[in-house]
Amino acid sequence: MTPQPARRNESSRRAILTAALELLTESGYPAVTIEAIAARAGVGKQTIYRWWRGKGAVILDALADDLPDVIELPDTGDLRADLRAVLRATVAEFADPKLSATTRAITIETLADEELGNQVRDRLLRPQLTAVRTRLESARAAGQIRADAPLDQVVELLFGPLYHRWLLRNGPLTDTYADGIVDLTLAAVAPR
Amino acid sequence: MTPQPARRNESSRRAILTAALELLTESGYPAVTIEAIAARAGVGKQTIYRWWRGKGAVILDALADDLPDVIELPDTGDLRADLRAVLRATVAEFADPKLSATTRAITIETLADEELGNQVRDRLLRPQLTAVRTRLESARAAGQIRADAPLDQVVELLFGPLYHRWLLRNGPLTDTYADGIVDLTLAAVAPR
Amino acid sequence: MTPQPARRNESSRRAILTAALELLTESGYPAVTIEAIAARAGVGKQTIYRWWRGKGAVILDALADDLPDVIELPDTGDLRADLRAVLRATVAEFADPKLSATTRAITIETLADEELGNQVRDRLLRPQLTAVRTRLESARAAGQIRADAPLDQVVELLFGPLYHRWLLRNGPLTDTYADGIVDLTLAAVAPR
Amino acid sequence: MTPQPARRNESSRRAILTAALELLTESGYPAVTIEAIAARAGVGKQTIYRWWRGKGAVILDALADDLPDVIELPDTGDLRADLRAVLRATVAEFADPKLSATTRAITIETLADEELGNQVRDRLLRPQLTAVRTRLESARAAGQIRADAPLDQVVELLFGPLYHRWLLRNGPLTDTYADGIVDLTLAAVAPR
DNA sequence: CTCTAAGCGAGACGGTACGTCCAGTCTTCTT
DNA sequence: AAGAAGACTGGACGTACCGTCTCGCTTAGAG
Repeated sequence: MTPQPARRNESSRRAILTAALELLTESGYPAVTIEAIAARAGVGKQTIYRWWRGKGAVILDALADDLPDVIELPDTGDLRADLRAVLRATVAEFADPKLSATTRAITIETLADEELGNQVRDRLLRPQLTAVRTRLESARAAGQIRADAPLDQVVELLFGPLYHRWLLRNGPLTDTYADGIVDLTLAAVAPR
Repeated sequence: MTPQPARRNESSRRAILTAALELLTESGYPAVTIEAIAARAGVGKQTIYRWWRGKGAVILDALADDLPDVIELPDTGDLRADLRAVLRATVAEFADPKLSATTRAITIETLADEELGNQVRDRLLRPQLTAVRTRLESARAAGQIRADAPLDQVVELLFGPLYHRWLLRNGPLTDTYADGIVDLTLAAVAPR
Repeated sequence: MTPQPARRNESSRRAILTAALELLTESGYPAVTIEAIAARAGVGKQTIYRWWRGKGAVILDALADDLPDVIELPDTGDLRADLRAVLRATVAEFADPKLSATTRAITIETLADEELGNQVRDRLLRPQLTAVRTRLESARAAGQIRADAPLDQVVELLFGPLYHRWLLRNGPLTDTYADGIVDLTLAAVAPR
Repeated sequence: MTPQPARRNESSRRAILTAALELLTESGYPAVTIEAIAARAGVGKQTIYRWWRGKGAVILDALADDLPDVIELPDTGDLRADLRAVLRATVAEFADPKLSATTRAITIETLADEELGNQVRDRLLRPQLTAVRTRLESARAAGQIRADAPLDQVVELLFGPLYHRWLLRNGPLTDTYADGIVDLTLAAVAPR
């Protein structure tokens, strides 16, 4: 009944994930159908349905597959520089058409499927957010930010505006903008 | 060829918008199809395609239809209290299942259709953001915030975290959280 | 809900029936799938399912479509000659690869679907059987066969062996064979 | 490459044949799939494909398995009575839902696969037909039927109408009908 | 009396067709 | 002319089986 992972064909799995990403970046979200993935991967549709709940899950796996397990943020001692680096990298991701397309796709799927949304959050985003939080903790320990700063909220203060601007196309997403957000955030948590 | 708005049947228009919203809140996003809208509204499909580009546009119109043209923010003189009121209202929207469902739906459509995204931003969200910006300007004039604060970014500092948390289901969306964001933001732009 | 025949597209209907027969004779029974019919006819699958219960019904209609409404048997006065002509024609049908293929196909469908079987019997075969019965009645009136001959059984005595031999591939189906069956049958009902 | 019959697992063979028949009588022809047979028999699909060409061959074997090797017709000296007994038995088979279901199934397979058809004819039907022919020969020797009667055709004159009526659902299949066919046939071959 | 090659249960695999659902277009008849 | 109704082509959906293929396990007979 339930498939046995031991028997799973690894090359089919890779082909499916690759096909999904290629379709997404080459032809756009509407072209990403289970049928198209199966055809491009040279795989039966059933093989997809056997291992994934739907195309959202496939895309998630495709993204998660080439992601490092642990994200380590640089800690140069210069908090402002480190955060700028992180946010500029995020801005770059949003600016890259391919990465932006995948993000858009996974966000659509996320919105339509709560369970998938939770997995996306936990497997794709949480590591990044946690890494930033860790960096903030070390800064707090170094007295560079207020001792009572609510670090989770601070993390969202950093990323929230970027996502907001990306989601709403509410202005250009540039390094300057990223720097500005870092500056505002650091001002918000500067030691008294 | 191009339809003549003068001949448009107002009651059909209303029925379509109502049907779209009802389907959305009663049966969820996947149930909102052009066919279902037409059937529930007692309308031919062509009547929908004649006046809208697709279901995204219908949903947008449905939402825009019961929105005030101009949003006026309270200006009690107490900036913190005014902003808290705004953000708490936003949190309440996200918490309400019906409103959240429509927001989710329009966001999906937005992500899949850039042109629609721009209209959503301009017609649904910009007024709100502009109103907050206006309030911030009056606060700046009153010397309650730094003269050089980049107000657009500040607005996004306020709303970004809320959207981020909603989008990512990254924690509870409560009044306390809204208040915390307001406090952080005000700290970021406090006069030196 | 139920489709309105008045709106039916006649050219699609014809294209579907033609495609079904062509596929059958060109590529054989296993090639006759709803998908193949739709593709060859340049028609959506739904259009087939809207008007027919399945491929059996399509094939039946295809066959029935180019069938005369009433079958008139020659009545030369020479019963033996007339019956030989009918049975030789039937043998010829079974010998013709195309006609045999369609007969085989409709028989398969018939066996798998009782309701369809009844329609095949009533629309395709009964007219033929009735015509032969009518000819027998005139022969009886002319005193050429026994007055108490059970005509329905006599009809089956004529056709049964042919179908039997075709179904079971139990020997060659030739004019000689047809003639032999006629002779035996006439001997069975010869006036005393 | 070619399987070695010596190593064949007899209990699997029996389980497969039994499963096929049970599925046929319990759930009808469409339920008889290789997968279903394998599942019910507790057997791998490969084991079926190793020993049979397809489900038609399985059903044939299932039927042939509980059939006597040689069929001996009673020869009471009373030809009419003996033939009536045979045809009444055949009618009874067609009337029995289970037997009729298997006959229907094997007929479908037969129509779709010529090679199988030949085997069905030779292994299932020929013995029966031959037995009747033998009985007719003894009757001919006894002078009960015409010396020049074409016995093969006479056999088909007996069985053909029954099969015809069964295949076409062209009237009730009763003992009376069987008797009528016997009478007609005997009249056809009565000594002059 | 072991070893080895076969048969075996299980079930994943690449495919094909199924019958359903919607999209977006087209047609007909009504208001 | 716009609208209600709905048939049309097209295409993706998720499911069911096909026939082939591997995977370990069991088992019989050749060494």
